[in-house]
Amino acid sequence: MIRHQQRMPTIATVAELAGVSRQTVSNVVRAPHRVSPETLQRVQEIIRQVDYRPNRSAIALQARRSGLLAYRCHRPEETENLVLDRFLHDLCRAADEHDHHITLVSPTSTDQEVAMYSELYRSGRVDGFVLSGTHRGDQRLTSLVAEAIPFVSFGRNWDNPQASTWVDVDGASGARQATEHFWRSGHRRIAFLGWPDDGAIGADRHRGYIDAMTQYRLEPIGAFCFDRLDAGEVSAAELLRMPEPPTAVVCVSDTVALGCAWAAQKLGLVVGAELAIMGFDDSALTRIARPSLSSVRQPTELVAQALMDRFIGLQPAARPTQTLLAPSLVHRGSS
Amino acid sequence: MIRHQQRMPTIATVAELAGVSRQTVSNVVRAPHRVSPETLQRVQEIIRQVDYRPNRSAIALQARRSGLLAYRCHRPEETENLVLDRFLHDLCRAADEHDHHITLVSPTSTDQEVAMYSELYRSGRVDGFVLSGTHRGDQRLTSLVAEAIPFVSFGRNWDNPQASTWVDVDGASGARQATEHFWRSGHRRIAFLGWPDDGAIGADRHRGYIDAMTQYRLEPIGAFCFDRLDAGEVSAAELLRMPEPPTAVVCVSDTVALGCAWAAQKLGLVVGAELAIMGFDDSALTRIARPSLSSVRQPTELVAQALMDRFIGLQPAARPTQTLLAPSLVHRGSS
DNA sequence: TTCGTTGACTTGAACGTTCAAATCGTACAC
DNA sequence: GTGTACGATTTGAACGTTCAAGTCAACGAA
Repeated sequence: MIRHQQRMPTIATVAELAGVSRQTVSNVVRAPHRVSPETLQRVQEIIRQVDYRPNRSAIALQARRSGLLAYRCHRPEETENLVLDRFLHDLCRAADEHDHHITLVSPTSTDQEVAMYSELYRSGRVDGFVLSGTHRGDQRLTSLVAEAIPFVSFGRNWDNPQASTWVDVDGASGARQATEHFWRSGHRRIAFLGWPDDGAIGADRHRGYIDAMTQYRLEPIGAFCFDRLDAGEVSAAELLRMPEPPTAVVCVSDTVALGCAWAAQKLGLVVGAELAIMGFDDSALTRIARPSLSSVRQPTELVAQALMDRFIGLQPAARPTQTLLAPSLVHRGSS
Repeated sequence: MIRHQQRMPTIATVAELAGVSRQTVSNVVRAPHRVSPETLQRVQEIIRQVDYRPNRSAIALQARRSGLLAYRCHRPEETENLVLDRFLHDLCRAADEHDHHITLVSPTSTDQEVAMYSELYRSGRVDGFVLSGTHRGDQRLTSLVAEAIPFVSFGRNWDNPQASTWVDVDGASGARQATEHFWRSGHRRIAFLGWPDDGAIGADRHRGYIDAMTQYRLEPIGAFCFDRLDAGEVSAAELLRMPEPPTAVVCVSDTVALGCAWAAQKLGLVVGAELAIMGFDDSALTRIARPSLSSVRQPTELVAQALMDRFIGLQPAARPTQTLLAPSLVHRGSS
């Protein structure tokens, strides 16, 4: 337990070896223009020789900034984490580019969650938080705003959009694009397989579908179920057994889309040729289906980059910013 | 960018309010037994009032220990991460219990990886590393050992087991248990669907199967393919088209197991009743199959806890420790 | 000459903690 | 009464960095 890091060269080591002061070494690293060319070169050579790296804890202490953002580690059972896996990876990369790092936290309950965040922030362990999977009535958003703890979220602040800084993907646009694509491919009976109205993500995607159908003066056909394979299969079967069944289905998630594909196959329909299916999220599930599922892809990389930019730019006094990014279609066998 | 954490109460604030010295406040927090009961209570009351939290950066600086471990964030495309998702979550929890945190890194290449680790360690940003997915000829293990950078790995050090501290799951035991289970259920033609010999994980699991078959004086039946659904399906089809096809298949992964289930269904076999299948890893894939797949479950929670214990106990001079944990069978519809 | 300006560099203090040593009673044994 | 041992508390220094305010010499303008 009483294990100490091996003694590393410090700024003082370098200063002594180079025959200059600590501050000059600091300048060589952080503001080279302030140092004369000869000194610069000499000090840089020493730095290279002893392989000096500025100590992050010391910097953090002095700057009152740790360079760390916390992100909640999702339980693998949660279905939502299919997109979030990719997002987490992109977030790491984006953090890297700003010389920041992501640390994980895994609160056991929602009550505990905000308390844990407060503790992490107040102890200076992290500079703030990246939330994801926001929803209506999300306690985390209100609490963090109230405690003036810096954070950004992947997912809008549904209850009070202006109150916090977020980046989200325009689900309505995704569903609209999918519907338009089917329309242009000649489909005229296009259905939507969605979630029960949640006033949030599901409703948003549904709205995009409705908008497009209205524009094309087509009759909406819808079925709604929870985000599970079997539920998707059952609901899709209902749609497909209608007197005039749809020839294309826009799905609210890859999960229900895969369920839909199963239902079609059970009814003897050839997915892709006889029934077109569009999933949502472009998760790993798309490759499990056969044929592979077309899907609406969320630009998680852009989301992550935007979130990091926004976080770095956060000012206590400034007004929060909101950003909506457009998703894009990924075409595969099912459409 | 020039954003500073809000001014928090420090140990000096508390000391002044309580009319004691800094050190006494420190003792109240970290070694209450050294403080008289009256002082203890008085100081604790002040701490509560101003909601004081010791600053982690200052502690890290003074202790030369950050309380941070780095773990590599896997790309979601990598198939291995099916188990590792769960592992990461368990690792966070285990770290929490030791008052540590996990921070993520996402190196772009293997060369860069060790350089990045060295940088992170030398700058004091992290105390060490948790590796996973070790393999034969793993550069990371040799480099980190050579540079005396503290780390533990989920996955043995295949090239030089004694050289580093690791925790691994006994894959041979898992395959043996699966085979034994089938034998006791009355199966006598039991096949193994594995990976091409890698001299590591795949070979280990295969060995367990061979051991059990030898013990029961049964003839081994094997097919080998890469860890992809389609590859698994093709290889499984070969097995099932043999003159005397197996009635049970032990699979090296859930991925090939799912492929195997597809092959069986294509041949009109009822999975579970006519063909028993055992997957490996108990990943999310098991629930996508129908019937759901039985699988060998790796005790990732124990692995994570053991790794944290080992890491905390690491001593520069001490001999590395090795730990092998037994997996267990999770029975579902396919067996 | 004198004075201000500039560039290169140094110095002391601060960030918030803990360690190691010192202080000061107070109690106990002899 | 003296020595000593102990418990409670304080003090100064250190961890490794950066900030703010210096020093010092060289230069050019008046």
